[in-house]
Amino acid sequence: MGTGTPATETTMTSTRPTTRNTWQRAAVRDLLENSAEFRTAQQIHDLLKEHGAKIGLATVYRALQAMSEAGEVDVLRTVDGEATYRHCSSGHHHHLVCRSCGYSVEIAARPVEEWANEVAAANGFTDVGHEVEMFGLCAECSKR
Amino acid sequence: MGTGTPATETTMTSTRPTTRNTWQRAAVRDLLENSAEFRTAQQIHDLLKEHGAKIGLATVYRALQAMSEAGEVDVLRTVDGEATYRHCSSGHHHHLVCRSCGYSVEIAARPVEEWANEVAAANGFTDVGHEVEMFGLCAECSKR
DNA sequence: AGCTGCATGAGAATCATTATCATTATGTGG
DNA sequence: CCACATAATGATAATGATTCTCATGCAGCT
Repeated sequence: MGTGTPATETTMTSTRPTTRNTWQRAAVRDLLENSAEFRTAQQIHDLLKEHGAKIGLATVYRALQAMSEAGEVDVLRTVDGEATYRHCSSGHHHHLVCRSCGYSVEIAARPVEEWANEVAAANGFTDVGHEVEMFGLCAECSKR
Repeated sequence: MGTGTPATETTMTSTRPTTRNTWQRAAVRDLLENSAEFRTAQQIHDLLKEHGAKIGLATVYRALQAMSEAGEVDVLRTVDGEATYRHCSSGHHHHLVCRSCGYSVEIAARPVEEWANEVAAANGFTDVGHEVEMFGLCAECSKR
């Protein structure tokens, strides 16, 4: 089909996001924005279906992938390598995650940023980035 | 020899390693001790076979699993979730890894440890641990 | 040397994630 | 408001890493 590419190829902004707003992506985004916990793609899929949404698993993966690339969500790996996602504020930050209930808090780490740069420089490394995640028991879970 | 433990009395709740010294595990250990880079289980398997060792992939996985549990190796996840292993000094530490050549350096992070504890306490978390990994370009790779 | 049971190896089985591809529907221009 | 180009969706197959199965082998101990 669509044989000849229409010469109507005007000077349209090529850098257009080319990303469409579907209710599926909105659903994933909404769900994440209402949770302070990291969830796996499959958990998100299940939750959405419980909510009555008829959405495909592959779509959830694609939405999450897009959102993470856009910096809208944070991705963390569980000990066994599963990816978990959480809505996040824009900008650089880290997390303090409860390993019991999954509750998490975003934390700024100004001191760490500086320390990281120093260490990197001291070792001759350049273009350095870092990952810092903390795991423990939140106040609630600590009581039990 | 006999630690005076009754031969027949298998009641000893001993936390004996019950781990046998096979040449396969030694091979994996040797290979890791001679590399300052993180490698995936399959890479290790390939390298061993190149060296003429006739070892099974499952065995490599088991050896790495045992070694990581014993704290003899560090485990890191690549961006796409693959586990990579590297020989490490005992004790708590972190890494500065070159994302180009894979070269890595162990780094102590006393300042970070303290900071981590403070943040954890400030948020009511207990039993806190943390992960800190830094990625960048080593001096060599920076030149290019 | 003889035993016992953990370790090994080859391949099947899992499981999360990605790719395929026909179909649907979004954003746009007419 | 309608038509169109095409990104997005969804059901499913495919991929790939890691784990499990189980018959056989070897390490450690007597």
